[in-house]
Amino acid sequence: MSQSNTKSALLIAGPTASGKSALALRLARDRGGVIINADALQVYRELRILSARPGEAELAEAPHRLYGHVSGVEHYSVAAWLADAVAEIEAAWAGRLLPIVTGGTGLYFMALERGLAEVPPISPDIREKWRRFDGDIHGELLKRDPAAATKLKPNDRQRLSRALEVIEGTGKPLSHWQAQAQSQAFLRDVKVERLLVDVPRAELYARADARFDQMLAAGALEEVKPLLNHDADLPMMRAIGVPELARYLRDEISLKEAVSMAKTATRHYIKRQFTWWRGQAVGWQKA
RNA sequence: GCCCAGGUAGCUCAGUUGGUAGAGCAGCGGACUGAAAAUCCGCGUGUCGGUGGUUCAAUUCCGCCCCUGGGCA
Repeated sequence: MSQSNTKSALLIAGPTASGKSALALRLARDRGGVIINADALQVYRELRILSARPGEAELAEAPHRLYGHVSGVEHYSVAAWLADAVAEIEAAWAGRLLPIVTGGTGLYFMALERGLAEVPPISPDIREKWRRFDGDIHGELLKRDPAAATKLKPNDRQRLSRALEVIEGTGKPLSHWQAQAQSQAFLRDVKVERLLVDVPRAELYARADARFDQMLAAGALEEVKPLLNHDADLPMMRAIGVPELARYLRDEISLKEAVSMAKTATRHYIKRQFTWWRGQAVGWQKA
């Protein structure tokens, strides 16, 4: 990867517990690469165990970037990740290293490859207003941005409030900003190799179950204890295992129930990842 | 051994004043552009424990049997 005038990148995606990290590590050693995280939860410092972040041994074997580099109490997002990832990829190139972007968050890969709408920053007041809006939010959007409203489901509050904050904060509908996303695609003129880690679903479920037990043994409860007083809406607080173990620690459910709920949540997540990648599979090579 | 309560979808249960049944969860499929491990949409045939009887018709009513709880001995 030291040909000076070909910028290239390796992307490794796949469901949780599929062994992406191990593959990335192997390829990083073989090809002189730097591993860049593309997982929405592994970025949070507080979640070393529950987000299955690489451990000391792995970190020592190859450079790793964007793992636990922000605090879960800060606001983080696709946009923030994209900026960080772009900086890391460029740094890798500058150092003649192959950037190996690895993770399970489909949206992050989408942003990297297809670009993200350049929506101007929206004031926190407006954001909060729509996030907390408890009336007919779909009706509100129908009045202000009918096109967006008809595309969205009436109960999809998250997307409805986003569409509302954009139209109110920028004066233009989301579709206006999205139309320009393509041209911003960072990897557009880069030679990209894409690997999709492919593990049968049943095996993945079994691995994920076993992994959660290991997380508990490794101190997952201790990891959640200091987080109990944080706002439950923070993305970090919604990481699989956190709400469930928090309920146990608050004495609302048994540990056994908490574990079972967390394992179920993991299966749901894996299922959604299958759906995502099934729809995105063109251009990705199974590994 | 006797009495009571149950046995209906993978699980927990509802229901049918007799016309072969439906919720939640699980599971499966799908969507996805600043919270994405998030958020949202769709999919319900199962000897209604077994077996006899009554009936045009039984998962439903009646008898017997089996199983599971609980109580009395």
